[in-house]
Amino acid sequence: MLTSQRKALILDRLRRDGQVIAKALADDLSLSEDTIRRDLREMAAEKLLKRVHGGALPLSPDLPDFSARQAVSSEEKRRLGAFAAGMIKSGQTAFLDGGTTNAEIARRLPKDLAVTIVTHSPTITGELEHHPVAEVILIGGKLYKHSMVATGAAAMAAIASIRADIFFLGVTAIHPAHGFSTGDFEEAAIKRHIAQCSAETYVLATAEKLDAASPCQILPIKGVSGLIVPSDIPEERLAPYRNAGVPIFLA
Amino acid sequence: MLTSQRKALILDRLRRDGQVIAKALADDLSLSEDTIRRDLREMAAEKLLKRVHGGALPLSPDLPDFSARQAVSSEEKRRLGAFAAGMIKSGQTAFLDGGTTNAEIARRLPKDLAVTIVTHSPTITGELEHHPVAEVILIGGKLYKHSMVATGAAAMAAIASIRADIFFLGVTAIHPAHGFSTGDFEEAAIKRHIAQCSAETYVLATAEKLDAASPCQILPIKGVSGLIVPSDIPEERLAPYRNAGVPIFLA
DNA sequence: CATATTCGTGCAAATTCCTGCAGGAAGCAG
DNA sequence: CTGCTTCCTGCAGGAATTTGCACGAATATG
Repeated sequence: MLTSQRKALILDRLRRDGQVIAKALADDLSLSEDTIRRDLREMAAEKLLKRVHGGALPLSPDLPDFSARQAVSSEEKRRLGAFAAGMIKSGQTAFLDGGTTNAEIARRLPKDLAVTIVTHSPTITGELEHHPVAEVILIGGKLYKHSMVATGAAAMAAIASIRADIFFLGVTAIHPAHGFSTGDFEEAAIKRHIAQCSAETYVLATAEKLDAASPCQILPIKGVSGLIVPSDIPEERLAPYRNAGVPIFLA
Repeated sequence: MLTSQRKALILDRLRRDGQVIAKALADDLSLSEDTIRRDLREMAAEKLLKRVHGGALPLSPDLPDFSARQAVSSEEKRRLGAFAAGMIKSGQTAFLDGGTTNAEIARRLPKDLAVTIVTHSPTITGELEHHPVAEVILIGGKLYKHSMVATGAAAMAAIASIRADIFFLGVTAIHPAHGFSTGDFEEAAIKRHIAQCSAETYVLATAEKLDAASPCQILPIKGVSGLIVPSDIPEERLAPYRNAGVPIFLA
């Protein structure tokens, strides 16, 4: 990765998140923290950002409350996203479902990872616009505006021509008995189809989705390869899922 | 391989990938890095690209800064967008090409207009996310990151199944003799294909696009149904286009 | 105050860049 | 055909840049 690209990326992330953390940046870019710190120092000298202990902040904090809220509110999802991104190996093909949690995977995708990302969500493609090496395949179809994903026969056909190594499924509810579910029948069918076309399927779930059910089941609990949850969920809430036979990963 | 071919290829790859790495280029073309570097040096002198340590970048990398892009679009593009949006009748199917000007059409689309919007640009779909009644069809395919549109065989096939009443074509340059052109061969082919699948094709053009030419022609001047330009362009600049036989609309 | 990060600097290794030069191919005049 | 010029290409080697590591200083946290 080129130095100037790296600096542009830092600025980009600064605008988006309202902050950058040196260590996280080094992890994502697979570089030493020293290099990142050097960049931050130089950019601070160019008046492009403000250097602070641990990272950097935008020079003119536009809407400081907004960026602060952004920074704290999605901490849980960010951890899930980073964990999931780490599961994707170089050269693989990953299918990303729509939703804010999966958008976080796209954001946390290491910038030097040469992978193929398939998605039926235009929102996800936006997150990958500035990824230096990832190839992005967009599945087309009739757009469901509510969740901003392509659906319908055209989408089903396009998905059938894809064979993904790993699929990150987005759901609205998870229940030990009722499995993974969502609110729309058509969407559930699409998601099920994607899972069938993928070697492995994983679900990212924040705490509030557990022990809930939505009208349309996508898959039973045992129908996925694993469930990824925040590490601070108490073990007793996870027990029913472990008993149902799904591997659980703590992020 | 001829030097000029090589340089054209470098520009092409720059447009496609948003970056060029000297070493990788030398490997791919089986040439010494010195030769590549010499090319890059010369092209930088010709203001065709920006030289950076390790390779080169496009001269004006797409400004991810939303406010900056918004500022560029400004008054002129808004007028064009509103005029074009007014040409779409209730019940019709309109195909919107990518680009900031066409995004303006999507933004200006009357909220009570029940139409079907087809596009291969995920950016455009984002503009339509909150439209109450418009049905949105997304064309999928391999994503070209620099212009954020779906391309390739899958996109071509999906387009072939669509029959649009009106197509708003985005171009980078317009010339009386060389017609409508853009910088990428693949993109030009896609745009031409969409035009063939549409009953009418219109081009929105701000002043700076007139009397310029890019490498790849999409259509000749007479190949479109009309050209929509800002009303403050002097008549003498429009005369060559009128003579070429294309109807002109002032917005 | 103690501990753990984070920071800055010096330094060495690796990579990339530039300059000058030589060999070879293409074009051209004699 | 020969000799000349011109252009392109690769190579050598020295300069410049970048990167990671080590170690002591500075800063945050409890």
